[in-house]
Amino acid sequence: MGSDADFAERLRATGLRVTKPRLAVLAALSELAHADTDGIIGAVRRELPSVSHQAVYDSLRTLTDAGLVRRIQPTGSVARYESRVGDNHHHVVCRLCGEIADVDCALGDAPCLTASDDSGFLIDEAEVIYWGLCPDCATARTPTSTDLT
Amino acid sequence: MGSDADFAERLRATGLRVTKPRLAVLAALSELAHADTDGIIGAVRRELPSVSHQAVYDSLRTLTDAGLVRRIQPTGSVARYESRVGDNHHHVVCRLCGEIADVDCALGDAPCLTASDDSGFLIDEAEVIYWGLCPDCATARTPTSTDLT
DNA sequence: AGCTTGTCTTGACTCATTCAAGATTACGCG
DNA sequence: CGCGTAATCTTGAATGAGTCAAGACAAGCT
Repeated sequence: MGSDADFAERLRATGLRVTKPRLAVLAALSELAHADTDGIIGAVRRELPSVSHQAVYDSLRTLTDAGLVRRIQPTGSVARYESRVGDNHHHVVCRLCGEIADVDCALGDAPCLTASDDSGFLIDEAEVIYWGLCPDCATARTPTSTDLT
Repeated sequence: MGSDADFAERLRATGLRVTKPRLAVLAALSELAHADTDGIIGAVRRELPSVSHQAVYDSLRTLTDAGLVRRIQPTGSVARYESRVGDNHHHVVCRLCGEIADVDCALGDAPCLTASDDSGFLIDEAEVIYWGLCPDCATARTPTSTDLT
């Protein structure tokens, strides 16, 4: 799911310098989906024990600006990052445990991009966050579907 | 657009105590759309100069939990609140100035609530944020539509 | 009016994220 | 292959939204 050479190539293609922190961040993101900065720092330090948190923050910012990673930040959560970009996909967030999963858009390529009334805005992206309960939390809450009051 | 008596009624109907900070917060929100906490504190203190910021935070949390106000938090922004609730509407956010406007959903009552693959989640809400440029920023950037390269 | 419980004040604190200054490193060039 | 320069990283401090906690206060029931 991505080698270092692969990541290096992606960086060069975007005109970015190839540095160890950036490679490690890309590697971390290819393993961890929707990781927060802290988790990314942890993963990165497994390879490069001495990276500064600042380098990770910088890398994430740079990679995000370059479009190589995507930042998402559901209400009430810290920033999270994912390396799946370019396709138009959305997220489901569990209200209880915060678990996040990917969701392909139901409407094809550019879903919902047509707001009924755009107030004069030039819209270029529609970001959708679905809220609900993940399978585990849903089960924990209503063990059987029979105890609904 | 809402008197104190009106707000008090809404609070009682939800089983909440009627307090000055809460009334002031509701009043502030009926004037300011999509205000952040700081703006709300400012507005509230115009009526009640001595409210603590904590009271405002508490009120906002309580009112949000009760469903009387809605919290939104676009990536990169602090928490913002609005009193328009119950209808299913979304937001456009300007990438440059952060301006937010309301958008009615294009798809009727429960838009996009059907994800193509819900990963087993029990989805109960779809939150949509449109990203783009507000009229002002769009104009500032491409004064005439003729200088497109 | 008095009681009880929820709410507010005050003030300290957390923690994600940013800022700043100087040391290092990537990489184009000779 | 080694240099120079600008970008990047390290270190360490600062910012700021939001939270926590203890005690004072007040809303609403009786």
